[in-house]
Amino acid sequence: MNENMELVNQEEVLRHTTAHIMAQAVLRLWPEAKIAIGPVIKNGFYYDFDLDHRFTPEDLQLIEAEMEKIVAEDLPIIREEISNADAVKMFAEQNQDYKLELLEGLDPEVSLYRQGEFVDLCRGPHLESTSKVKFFKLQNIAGAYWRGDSKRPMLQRIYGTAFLNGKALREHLRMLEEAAKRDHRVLGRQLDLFSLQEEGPGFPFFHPKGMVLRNALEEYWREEHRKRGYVEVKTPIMLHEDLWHRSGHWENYRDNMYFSQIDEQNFAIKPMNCPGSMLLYRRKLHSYRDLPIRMAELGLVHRHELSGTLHGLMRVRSFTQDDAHIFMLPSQIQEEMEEVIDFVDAVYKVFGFKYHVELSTKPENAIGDDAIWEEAIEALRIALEAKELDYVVNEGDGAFYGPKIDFHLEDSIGRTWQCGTVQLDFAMPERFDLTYIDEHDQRKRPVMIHRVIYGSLERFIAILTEHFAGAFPTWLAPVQVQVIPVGDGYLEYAEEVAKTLFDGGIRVEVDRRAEKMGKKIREAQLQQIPYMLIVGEKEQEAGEISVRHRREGDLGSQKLETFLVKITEEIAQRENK
RNA sequence: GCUGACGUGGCUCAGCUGGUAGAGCAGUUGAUUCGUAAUCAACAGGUCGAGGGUUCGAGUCCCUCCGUCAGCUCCA
Repeated sequence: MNENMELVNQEEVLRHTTAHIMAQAVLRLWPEAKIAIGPVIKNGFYYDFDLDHRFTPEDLQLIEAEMEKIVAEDLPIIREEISNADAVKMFAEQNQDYKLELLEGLDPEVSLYRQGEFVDLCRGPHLESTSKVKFFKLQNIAGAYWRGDSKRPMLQRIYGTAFLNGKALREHLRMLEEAAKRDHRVLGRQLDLFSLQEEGPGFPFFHPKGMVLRNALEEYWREEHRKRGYVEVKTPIMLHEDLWHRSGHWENYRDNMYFSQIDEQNFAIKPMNCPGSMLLYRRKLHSYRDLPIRMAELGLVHRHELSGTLHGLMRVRSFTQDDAHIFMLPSQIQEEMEEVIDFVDAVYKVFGFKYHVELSTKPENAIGDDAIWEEAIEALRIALEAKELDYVVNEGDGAFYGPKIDFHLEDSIGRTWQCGTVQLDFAMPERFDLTYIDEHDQRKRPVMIHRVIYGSLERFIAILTEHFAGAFPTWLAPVQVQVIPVGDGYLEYAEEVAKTLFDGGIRVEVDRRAEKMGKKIREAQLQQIPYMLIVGEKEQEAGEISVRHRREGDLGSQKLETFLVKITEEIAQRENK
């Protein structure tokens, strides 16, 4: 075990002990509280309570103060091993019903940890005394279902964190502030990219600047797909309900779908693009020579998500998937899978994302028989191993029609997001009776891959916004160059400069306001515009421009043509700076 | 959907125990013509999320609904 791992473990033990101290403090303040579970999570811990009193933010301070007292009391933390039956007796006396329920699932021998008057059922380990806990903070209160089951009672959960030293705690809190500053909902408003209106909860509006960004992403996407042998299609947003019965969506996905009636016929708004693509494939007979067919679609889908889960552009009710369906011969599975994996890798690199991979297997509501699922999962394994990718397995987490590989990318402040997914599907071709004619003139069943790389344009834009903290690379920036005349006298020259750049394909604007240069620079900086071109008397006479970069600052003056060549190259290469 | 909190001009926020809305920024107009992150002044802008109710009187109290936020569950 290396030093770093030990540190992580020490931190986990510390946090677990802090969770106990918090539960002890809550019980001192509200003796009637029932305690549920209090595990360590990433960056902290929580403890769940069942209590009629509703915790308020002020209560957190009360609890923290009580925790400080417990720390000052320097209570030794003692491990005890007793029989499950004795534990049941003890917790029954304390009316700790949740502990009793937990005991039902545990061994005949269980361990307890005791500190002063407080005792908790716990595997441990813990620190040796409450005084060892020095740097902690309670963070927020939220509801959480007992055992994560929405049919069980909702408890009150208090989240907190603890660190081995004060510096690490402060650093962590600073990191949270940094994440809040990058929040795409805040930046989306400040940079005028998109908005959500009361009239359309979960249905985002894209503003002109947001559309520039979105179109740049689509343009890049089309370019890459063309290179890799994809064709592009567009299938309707609304299709007859019968189609969704056939695809299995009605059975498995109905709760998330929107329905409508036209001419007394039932229609559904698509929650996924695949059935539309299936119809396109079926339009004509296919020879084995035609395969693989790589059919891509920027498909607008609508899903009825629970209102409480909506979150800016990250979680919406209508979004565009950068979808593709690859119809292929069974013998082409591995090669196609590997190509898709390479494709995802290439795209994420352009944005500077690291990522990791997860493999999800057969879920409860799966269609298709076990043998087919085994075969599909095995095919994904082989492809991952051929690419020498490490992966985690999520049992039972696949789509209802097939297993999947998910790509979780890591942003600039270490958070991970699931974006790309690749799903192998034997079921849908069966349901739609897809065929191709093989070399012996026999009808055969093709196999299909569903995949997305961005995931959805909306979520990807949200992630990019937070990843770059609004400072998009020049190729994505809504405004690439802001021309700033020092005074009105140089407006004409500024316009000339802008025209040259505009004609060169650059997204350029002139700040024509009668404001001081300092203010114009400040505002261009706040808008995260990559380049500011300052023009005044000197520049006009020399036929030059002064270049200021949003991060590098004043770069001095140069010929406009020189600048145009450089920025054009930066954009063409999609440089990430 | 569930638990809790919140909802005041475009944005950020004041408005004590109910007496009939206020600031800064943004905007508009005018003055200023200025060298690398905020010039000055004036003006304009709000049926206080929506609908009911209590009251002589509601932004302030009560109810219902909508939306937002922190989570839970779910997910591109």
